[in-house]
Amino acid sequence: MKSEGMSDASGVMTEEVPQAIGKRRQIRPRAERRQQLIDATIRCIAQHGLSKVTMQMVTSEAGLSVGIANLHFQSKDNLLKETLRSVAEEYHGGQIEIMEGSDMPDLGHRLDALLDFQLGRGVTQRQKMSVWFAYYGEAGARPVYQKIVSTVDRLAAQKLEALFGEIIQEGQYRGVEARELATGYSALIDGLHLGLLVTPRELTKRRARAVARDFLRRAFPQHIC
Amino acid sequence: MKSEGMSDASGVMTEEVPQAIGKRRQIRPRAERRQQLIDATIRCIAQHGLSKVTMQMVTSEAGLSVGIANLHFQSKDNLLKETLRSVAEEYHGGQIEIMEGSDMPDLGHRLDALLDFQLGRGVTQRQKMSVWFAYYGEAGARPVYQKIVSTVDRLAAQKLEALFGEIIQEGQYRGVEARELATGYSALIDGLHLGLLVTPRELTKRRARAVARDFLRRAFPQHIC
DNA sequence: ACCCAGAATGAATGAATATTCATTCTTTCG
DNA sequence: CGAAAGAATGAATATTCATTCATTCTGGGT
Repeated sequence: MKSEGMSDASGVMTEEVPQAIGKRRQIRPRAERRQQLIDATIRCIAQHGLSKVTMQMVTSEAGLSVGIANLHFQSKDNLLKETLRSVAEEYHGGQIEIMEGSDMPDLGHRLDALLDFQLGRGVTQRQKMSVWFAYYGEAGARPVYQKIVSTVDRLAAQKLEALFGEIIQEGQYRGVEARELATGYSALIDGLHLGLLVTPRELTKRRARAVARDFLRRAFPQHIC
Repeated sequence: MKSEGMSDASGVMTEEVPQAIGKRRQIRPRAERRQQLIDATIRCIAQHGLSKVTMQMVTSEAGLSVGIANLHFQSKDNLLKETLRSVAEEYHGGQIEIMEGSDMPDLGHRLDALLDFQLGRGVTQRQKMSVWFAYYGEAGARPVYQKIVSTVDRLAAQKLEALFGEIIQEGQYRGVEARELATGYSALIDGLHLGLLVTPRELTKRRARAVARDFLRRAFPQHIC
């Protein structure tokens, strides 16, 4: 369909030097281009949905040529995989840093900081949440995604359990179990993110925070509020 | 556009009677075919992921010919939309029926039944959960999906709030608010579904139930367990 | 100043895929 | 029974898209 009579084709009218407006070709190190493409991918997923993302879309969003994504990521599948890994590591990395937080000795404050991070500006941008759930949606059918998420998730879950354990000990709380509470709290946060994404009309960030704080207060009354 | 050069085309080699093995063409009413196609779509989404579903895939999963989906749903987009609507209505319909449950006068039992439904066999099949989250993932970028989910969600949320309100009154619980609790409980259930889907190794159904029950017990100690 | 490794480009390609529609088949109703 | 209504089929079409690769360009090294 395309091949038949191209003959001379292009050639003609190549004038109009292609340096439109400061568009000189730039050469940058591999790592930088990779990050640039991952960022563009995130924006595209948020705006169009994972199932509608194309290579054209991503590369032009990044202000680069079509071929470059394959140059640095070999395939679309791989670009998507690396994008998920990047988002997952950013989110869980942030959480873990706070939970380990040797700089914040007061356990109640550490809990507060965690909640702020999980329901604060950085994470609850529609962009990030969209990407997050786009991948969750495909995870059921794609073991690769499941593995990436499981790996970071497990570590964060362990840290959370440890933190809850310390708090329980410090507060001498009775009838609560760190593991159970940690699972519940994580699920609650995920569910709130979902609500913020899908029904923003019904659930504001303010209310989401209040709900999460309520959960913690009920579990650790001496440490929260 | 299509009319141009049809000339003889087809005709030739129509032998090999197409009745392979009891495959006689069946004519069924519109509604039945629609449901059949929606069911096939659900299975395809669960198995391959929303972004990989094709019309070929869906129609052959349904054991029908390619053209039929467009015949009954006009377009792929519409088929996917109707599939979401069907799943959403099934889930929320089930919930609402239980919550209204005039046949179950004891409020504690009604709560139990709700939890059983939400984390029980029917709903937590990977199939159903996959579909659920596949759509959530796209919802950020597709207002149509958001609207469908919001609509059914809002009704369920109201009923849940009303049920919690009754329970609070009956139990004379202090320092709890129906609205806040309802939001938290819904989010918790969503988050648990997510955990069951994405990290089945870490979270079993049994534990998910225990966690949800724990939440309810902490809020309504006289009504649960 | 010149070279060249390798970064970047984008036209071309081929594989997928949604959609159309002429034709075939089934059922119903007079 | 015969014919009409309309359900179902699937080959053909047109489009979209990932990927390739010949070519162009850049900047550091000599």
